[in-house]
Amino acid sequence: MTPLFDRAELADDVVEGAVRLLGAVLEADTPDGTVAVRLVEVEAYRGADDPAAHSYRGRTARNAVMFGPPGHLYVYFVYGMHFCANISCLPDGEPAAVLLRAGEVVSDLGVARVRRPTARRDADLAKGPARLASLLGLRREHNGLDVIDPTSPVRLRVGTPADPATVRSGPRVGVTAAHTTPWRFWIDGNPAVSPYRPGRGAPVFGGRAG
DNA sequence: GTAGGGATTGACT
DNA sequence: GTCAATCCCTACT
Repeated sequence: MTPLFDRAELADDVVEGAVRLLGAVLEADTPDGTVAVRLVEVEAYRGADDPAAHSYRGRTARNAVMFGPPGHLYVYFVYGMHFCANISCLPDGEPAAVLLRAGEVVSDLGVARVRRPTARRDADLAKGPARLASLLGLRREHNGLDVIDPTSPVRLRVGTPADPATVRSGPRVGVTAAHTTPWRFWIDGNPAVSPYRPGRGAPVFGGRAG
């Protein structure tokens, strides 16, 4: 069990924060038991200068967490059926967040398999942002939770930070705007990294991940 | 009030 | 490779 993640590591820069989150462990208490995943793929989204960010058009009820203090969960609902989870970055008042795109299950594998019975391989359990959120049971009611708090039902731990030599970057997945900004980061070769898919209208670029 | 589309996934050809 | 599922948010009338 590693210590809680240092909130200051998320406060100075969202791109740096995204890279620092690679290898960190997100641990959630679910109705089936506690599940922990080590983050292997993330994407950075920032403020008003990033057309792909939800915060681009200003603060709304949905994206308010992005404008708050670092280290809080921003959970949103997409495509009428899926949830995606972010961790807020930058100080209170500066909008930014890191989308948690994929992770590898650290514990408990049995619980994880119960929660995602359709996953064919263990590497698929949290391979993709909606799968990760589903595995950890992250839903609307978790929006705004402080994950740097030992009493929180969802906690962020130091885990096993990624070796910087194995970190790769490329364009973000599925975004319609700013598809050339290389703010997706992943651990090279990790089997839980999700496949790259260009966003609508985006040119094919970067090839496959991993 | 209402239309258009989305930081996706799983099933199917 | 293609496509449907399905609801909330945002923008615009």
